[in-house]
Amino acid sequence: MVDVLRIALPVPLPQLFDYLPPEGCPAVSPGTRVKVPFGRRTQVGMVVATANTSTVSTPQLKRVKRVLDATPLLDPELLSNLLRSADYWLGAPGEVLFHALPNVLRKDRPWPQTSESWWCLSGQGRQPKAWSGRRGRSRALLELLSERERRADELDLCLPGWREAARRLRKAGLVETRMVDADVAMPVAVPGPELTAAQRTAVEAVGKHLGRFAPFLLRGVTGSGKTEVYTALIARTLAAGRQALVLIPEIGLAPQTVQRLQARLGVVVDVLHSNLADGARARTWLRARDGQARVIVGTRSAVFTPMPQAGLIVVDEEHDTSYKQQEGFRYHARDLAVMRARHLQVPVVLGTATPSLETLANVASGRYQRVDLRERIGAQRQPPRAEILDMRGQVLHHGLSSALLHALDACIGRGEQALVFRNRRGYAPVLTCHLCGWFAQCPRCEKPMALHQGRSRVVCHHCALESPVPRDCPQCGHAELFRQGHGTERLDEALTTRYPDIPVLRIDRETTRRRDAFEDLLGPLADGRPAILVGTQMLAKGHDLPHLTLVAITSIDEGLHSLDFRAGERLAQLIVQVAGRAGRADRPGRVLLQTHHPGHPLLQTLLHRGYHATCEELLVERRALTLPPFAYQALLRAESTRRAQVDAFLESARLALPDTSQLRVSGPMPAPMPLRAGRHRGQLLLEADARPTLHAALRPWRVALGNMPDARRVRWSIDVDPVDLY
DNA sequence: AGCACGCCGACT
DNA sequence: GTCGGCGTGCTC
Repeated sequence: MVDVLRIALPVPLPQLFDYLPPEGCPAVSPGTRVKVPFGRRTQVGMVVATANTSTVSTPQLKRVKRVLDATPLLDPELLSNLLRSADYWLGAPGEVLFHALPNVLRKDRPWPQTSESWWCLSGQGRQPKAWSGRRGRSRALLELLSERERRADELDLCLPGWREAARRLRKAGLVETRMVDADVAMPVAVPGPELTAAQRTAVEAVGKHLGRFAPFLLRGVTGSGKTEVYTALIARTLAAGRQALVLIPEIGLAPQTVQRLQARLGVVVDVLHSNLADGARARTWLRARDGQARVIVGTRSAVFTPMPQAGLIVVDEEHDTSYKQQEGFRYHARDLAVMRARHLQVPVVLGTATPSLETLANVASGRYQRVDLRERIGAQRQPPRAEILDMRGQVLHHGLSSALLHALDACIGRGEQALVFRNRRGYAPVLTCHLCGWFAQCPRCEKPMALHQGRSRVVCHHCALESPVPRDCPQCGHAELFRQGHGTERLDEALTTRYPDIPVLRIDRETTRRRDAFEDLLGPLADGRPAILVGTQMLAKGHDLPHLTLVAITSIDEGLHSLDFRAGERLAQLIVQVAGRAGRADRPGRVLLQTHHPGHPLLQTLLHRGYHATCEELLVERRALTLPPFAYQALLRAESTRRAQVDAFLESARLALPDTSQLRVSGPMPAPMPLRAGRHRGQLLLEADARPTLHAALRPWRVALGNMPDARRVRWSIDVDPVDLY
């Protein structure tokens, strides 16, 4: 006999709340949403468990008002893994559960329809004379629909602003909608290329584990055809009547991945990412929940997709740090994916050319199996040659050495395409006065503001504060300010001047702000005619740039001397990933690295012995210094407009820690950026040699922190397994 | 988080 | 004289 329901509510509190079951309905299954009185208001809650007794005295117990779902919204696997991850990353259970739900389902609203509306001509609309007088978008819409009926998202793409026209035409009775399950219009599968021997081996290795938990690292250099392996595995999964989930690092890569999978598999591939409209997101989530969606591709938060018939999980580019949520509930989607795969009893494939050290350590310990796709496909696809360009004592032109420029000249001269990588946006990172030393500084971060020439603004890259560019030095009145350093905008300008006859394309946050800008911008590259790409990080992610034969990284020195212990790993990944953009077609690629430290051991190892050897050295180093993955970390961060409040809180937090030698505590100390957007920031780092030790200390600590008076005066959060210390 | 209660400064 | 600032307590 059930006496109480244990319910999670969307509040940042670590506990659950006990309620009496609703009148005349004693059993409500876990995973069901309910409406409950909470304090002076009413809230939607999630039933997490049933219990015979409550620790709360009976008179205080309130009763559930209403049950919102006829069947549980969250199945037992998803529910328990969400609670497990709340425990692991120290999220409040209610916040974690509701974070996993699409927005629409967090509130007391009817479920959205899982079928989609298709627009088509009505009987009347098919009469030619009914079209008379219809012009502009209305006319265009009628024409589109006379070819065939179309889905709303399709119309969004081919006729922006169509909805107003559709409304008018529907009112006039010329068009109508009908609800259709999306599977109706199945694309036809197009057979892919024959798999290579290595690909077949990989598919076999993973494929024979379908139906049980088995984690894999699929190591494949760029161009080795990881996607073909995923596709073959997904095809097997579908054939077995199961669902597949594919996680990708960013939305920009979604269209490409979805297109390929859809064409090859002949099924509708559903997409989930944070830019989706609420309705569409909820619809896809529910379609996955009731098994209609068979293949789901999505970014980080797609790891919360229900998978009643799960068969396979793929995490593409597993090393990518965007899988770690950096605010609120700070989970790691890759780790959560592995957790889910274990309980769903399915294989999970972590694919990348540059595995994280964490994953490599899991391979070394035998927890993960490694499958290699060593070779590049195609007869002449040699790996790119990487060379160091020693910048010491060189005359630089806009930060580019003569050797680099000569290589560019030669590349363009041969009629080929080049990529110049520069990890700084804007025109110049610093705007300074050569006479008195004044420089444009962000008042809220106390860091230099970057000059953005095109926008005539100086911009803080830490908090986005902007101001106009002063004409003269505000301090001494000197009539000329010095633009120090080189950003992508300046390189763009310099290269455009040097190569006036070929397109120079800049790819960074500024130029790709618009949705789909990426594809448009890269358009001129498609025909393979000479062109130069200038850009930031964004270019390191798997976009297909088949005609590049030269990649130049203008400076890698920041990565060689950073205080962050992960900087070496990041730099190696960046170099390999950016280099991977080169030479994918029939010409060998060339990679140039400008540095003032050509003898640096990391570089030497990377260039002569490769990524794997570099990681082995980094792992030896990490082990010697007892750093992750050989130690387990948690970081308490705090920020406030008043520094004293941060210090007071972190000091109390330190005192609230158990006094055990198994826990290493550093701090309180200032954060690497001690001031950001006007807020003072500090942190406290905890380390232990074993995960259970760390978590045993963290759980009661988190509760204690929540009850500390000092905690109310700061914004604080605990980051378990932080990926960067900022 | 959200909401109430409660006690001290500048305004119709 | 009140409106409202944010400190503190509480939510089954």
